[in-house]
Amino acid sequence: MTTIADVAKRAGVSVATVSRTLHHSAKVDPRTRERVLQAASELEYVASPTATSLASGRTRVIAVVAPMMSRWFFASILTAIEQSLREDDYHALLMVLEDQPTEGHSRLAPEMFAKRVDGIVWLNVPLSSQEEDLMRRLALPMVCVGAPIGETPTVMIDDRRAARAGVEHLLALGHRRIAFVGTAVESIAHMSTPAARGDAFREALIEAGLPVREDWVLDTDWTADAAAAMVEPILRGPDRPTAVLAASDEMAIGVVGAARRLGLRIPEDLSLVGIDDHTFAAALGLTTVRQDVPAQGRAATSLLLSAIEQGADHPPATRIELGTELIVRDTSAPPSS
Amino acid sequence: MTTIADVAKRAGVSVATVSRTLHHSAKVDPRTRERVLQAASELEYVASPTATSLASGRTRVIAVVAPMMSRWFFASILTAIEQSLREDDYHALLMVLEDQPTEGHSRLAPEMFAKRVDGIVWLNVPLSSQEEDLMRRLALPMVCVGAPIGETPTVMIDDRRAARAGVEHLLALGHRRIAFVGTAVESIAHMSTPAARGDAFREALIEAGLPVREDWVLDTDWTADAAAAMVEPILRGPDRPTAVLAASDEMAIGVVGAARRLGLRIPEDLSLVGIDDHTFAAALGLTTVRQDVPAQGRAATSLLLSAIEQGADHPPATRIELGTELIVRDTSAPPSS
DNA sequence: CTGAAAGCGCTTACAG
DNA sequence: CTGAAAGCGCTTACAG
Repeated sequence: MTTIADVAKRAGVSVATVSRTLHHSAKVDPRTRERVLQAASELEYVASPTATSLASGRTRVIAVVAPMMSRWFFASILTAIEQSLREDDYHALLMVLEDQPTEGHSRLAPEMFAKRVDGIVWLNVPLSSQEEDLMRRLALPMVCVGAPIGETPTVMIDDRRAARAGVEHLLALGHRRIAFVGTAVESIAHMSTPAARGDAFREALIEAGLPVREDWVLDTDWTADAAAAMVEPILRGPDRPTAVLAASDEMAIGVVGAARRLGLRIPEDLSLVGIDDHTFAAALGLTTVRQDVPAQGRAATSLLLSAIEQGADHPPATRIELGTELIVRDTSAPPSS
Repeated sequence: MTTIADVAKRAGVSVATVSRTLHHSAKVDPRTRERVLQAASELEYVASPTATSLASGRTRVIAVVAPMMSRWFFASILTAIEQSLREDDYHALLMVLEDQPTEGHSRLAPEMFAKRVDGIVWLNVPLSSQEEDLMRRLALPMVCVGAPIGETPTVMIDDRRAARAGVEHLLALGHRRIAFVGTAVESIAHMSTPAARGDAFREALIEAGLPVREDWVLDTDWTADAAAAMVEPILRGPDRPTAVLAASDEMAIGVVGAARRLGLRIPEDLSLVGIDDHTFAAALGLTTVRQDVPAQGRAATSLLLSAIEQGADHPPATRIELGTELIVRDTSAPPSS
């Protein structure tokens, strides 16, 4: 393994000079510089990140904490975050926390983060109160995506507006019997997104002078399977909604499946609107409320990196909200009279 | 930041003793041990991974290289890999290489891996020849998943058998006019999976005494959108296939979309079989050939970690092939006469 | 502009 | 069983 000393020897300079020319470009004689660069490239020298970290106190590694990867949102944003980190010469250390948070024991340990990463991107993973304590004691720069934790700076969409855009589209088409799939089941009740979207749904109905049938506001764990299972019963029989707003496109796909099994045609018998603009949305012709996930990823990393590089004194923006956009495709239409 | 010296002082021992009791448990007097543990816990001591790495020469970090996260297979396997690494006290450094490989310039740089990770899990990312060179010179323990690179140990399914299972199911149902979606478009031509599945498709038809219509073997980039776009033309008009085998469930979902637009009912007018058992497959009632992705992830990490821990002398298994299983749901049925 | 040296926080022979 | 010391490969004041 070639080290900085090898380069120094070959270039006939001290290791300090090698270090300087390879970094700060601080005042190095052009000819010395040339020799060092030459030697480094001949030896195919790569500095040890580990030694650099120990000496500098910076790891240039960011932890990205996600609750799962199997959901489109998380996979997409992880991609965006990893790429924008790498552009800035940082690396992404991934941690997937699939278990649910429970009071009384922590899925988190200080060793996962302490002295290992310079900062954390937190992707909508709900925390128990003791886990929140632990994270606070770590005192690492952190940014949340999707939902805030305490006072932590957060990048997110306006969940209420997104949901309202969906309902209002259905109302405008003339629907009066609308169901909502996607308030939270017990296990994910800590997450704010389901509640925000559900509340907005109810509000929009009330403002339109319509009753809110709570039996048409369906709790799920936000998977396609669960959405299908929950929605099927209320889609049976004549007293059924003419439209469904799903809080995510993945759940909307579950509704597509349920409708198919029941022989309901979309949009003739049932209108359907999702939220996300999932990769499959276009192929399936799904009307949806689009969110720009890569933009959220980029915003999160730039927020975090500037907090890291400027030190904790510059208080970073506390909240960045990105817009959403209704995309009308084939799954929404006026109710058949 | 509390260091090993702080712990040593508080416990009244040397740092060497602290190090020993915290690791090898090698011969430490029980009472000394107790004092050290006590001191460490009182101080909430966490060893610096960076210093440990520098001193030990091991980082306990594994690079996971993926071509994209937006595909179900990659998101699923990444989850499995990250979790099994963490169980063994390793960490996953993620790198997403979305660009296509091109001769003449490398997306890879030695700094991404050298002295930074102890090994690499390579997820079906095609390499240009110079990139392959670079990886070889790095001489890091490596394992491939999904498709092999040169002689690198690989965990994968038998792609030919998986595809055959799909075709043979359709043949058994009585189909004679079967199309295949999922040979490779130019940009992913380096990947072996599309070719293997396509070849197996052709073989199965030939063995059944059927002609292979090459205009029904469709190149795509393996997205739902592309599959939909490619399949639509051949689904139009009376001279159309009665069944489609898609090389992935994601492409099968694209076919569902295309069929919907054309007013074709599944399975009455068109049978459809995918490969994967994607999260959405059950909700959509998709008949598919299931692969166990978490098992592949676990196999890959255990292969890699044992190569790392036993040193390069023990040549690891060169290939692990996991089985697949046909799952019949609602999208496949005998052709309507 | 450059070098000698201390220091980052560990691990690991080497003595005892 | 335990300690003193060297060493891992860098960075960064401090002199010059």
